[in-house]
Amino acid sequence: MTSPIIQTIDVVLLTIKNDKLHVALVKRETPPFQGYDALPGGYVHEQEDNDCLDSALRVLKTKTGIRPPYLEQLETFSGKFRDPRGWSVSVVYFALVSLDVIEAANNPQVSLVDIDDLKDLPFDHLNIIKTTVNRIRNKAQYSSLPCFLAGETFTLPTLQKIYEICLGDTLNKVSFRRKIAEMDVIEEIAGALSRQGASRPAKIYKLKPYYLEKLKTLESGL
Amino acid sequence: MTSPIIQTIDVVLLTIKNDKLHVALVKRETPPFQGYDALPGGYVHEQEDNDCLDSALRVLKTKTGIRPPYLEQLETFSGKFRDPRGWSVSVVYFALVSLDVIEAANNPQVSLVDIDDLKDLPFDHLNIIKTTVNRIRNKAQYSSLPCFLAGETFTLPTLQKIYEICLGDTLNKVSFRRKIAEMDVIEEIAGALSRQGASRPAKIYKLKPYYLEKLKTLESGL
DNA sequence: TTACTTAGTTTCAATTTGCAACTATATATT
DNA sequence: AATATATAGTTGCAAATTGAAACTAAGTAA
Repeated sequence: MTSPIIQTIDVVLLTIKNDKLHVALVKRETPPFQGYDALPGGYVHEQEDNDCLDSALRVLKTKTGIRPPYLEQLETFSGKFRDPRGWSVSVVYFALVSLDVIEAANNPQVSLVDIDDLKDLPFDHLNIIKTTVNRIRNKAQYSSLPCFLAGETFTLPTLQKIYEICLGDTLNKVSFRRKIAEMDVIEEIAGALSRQGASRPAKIYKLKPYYLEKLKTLESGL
Repeated sequence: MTSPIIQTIDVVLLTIKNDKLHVALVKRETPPFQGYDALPGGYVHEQEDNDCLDSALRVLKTKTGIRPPYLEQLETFSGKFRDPRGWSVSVVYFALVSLDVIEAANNPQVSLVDIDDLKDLPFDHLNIIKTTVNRIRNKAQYSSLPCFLAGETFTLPTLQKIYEICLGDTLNKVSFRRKIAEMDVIEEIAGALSRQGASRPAKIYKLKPYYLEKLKTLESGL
């Protein structure tokens, strides 16, 4: 009999820091790659978990202390060579949260790395992260996905900036607002204003409760 | 020690027959659900397969005799309850082929079922097929995916019909042709004409070799 | 040679998008 | 108190895209 296939899950947790996408890495406490930073991941626990989504939520909670409102399956990475222990299958999920969710968890094991500054990572984690960024860039074109990177409340200029960071390009202000209005996923918080510097304050919005953990897509995009 | 997780792959092979999407099912030769029609699937073979994509190609070849030019990972379905044998993970792929590829394989174990006539299926296969159809409907809006359902050569009216079947809606002839031209994935076969009934024959096209197994996407869609 | 049917193109109106300039509203400065 | 200035948000319009209808083209059948 051959050794069984290694069945794991990994989570790509992304946030925006200093106007750039960052990924959350955790220091590995066990071999292989002990001591190295890698994606939070772990084994499926047949007893505790009803499915791999459960596993992903459990592992993310355990390793980072975070319970993300939005978690989506990315893809499954498998093969003979991606894990030195042998033939492995990793079902990968990705989550988007605002920076303050990560800071609130305040876990010293967690480090945030700019996705453009990633060095070599254990396993195929670099490839997994790049696949995730591509997926996000793609979905940012026609969905409310980037909204999950905003905090509980936000202004339209802030949200536009978040979309621009995801897309890697600037957007037209009028078109952006038309599309966000068309998506109909946010609502104004009456009376609330942002009052930043010495300029006109922006209105403050929040996600409509229904869309706090759901995606909305557009017919045409952007 | 707990029983190991069951690691399988399944393939959703779709084609168009009588102007409707059909899925290829094969009769199961072993328990569970022996004798029932289900998606072609099987175990990952650690020795033969370098990754799950290999497993999918091998299983599809073994069970249907088909080697599809286009195969894409759909999603992974997992959990305690989807397989009566226990906690299982199935990495699911989908493939699109023209009807004559299936007919050429001529395998009596394979049956083609209209996706709107599906009865209850073993495991969560009904759900898997519905997820696939949604994915295809989605990708048909902005990519060359439906082209893989056409045979080696085809006319533009035929290709439009294929897109309409995928999308479940009619398309504007002029817009469709503009978009296909913009995608730049097909080329005319000089001089070849379709000559069907008593009417003007249509020009015949084929996929550009580069796109025989690759997807092309549009910025805006349709 | 005329009718018929489907292929493919042209034209133009309707819709959508994107830029630039405008107005609005706060703080900071004089 | 008046004015400057910075960013928020809106308006108007030109450019680009899309979609419907009408047209021309090219074959077979009568």
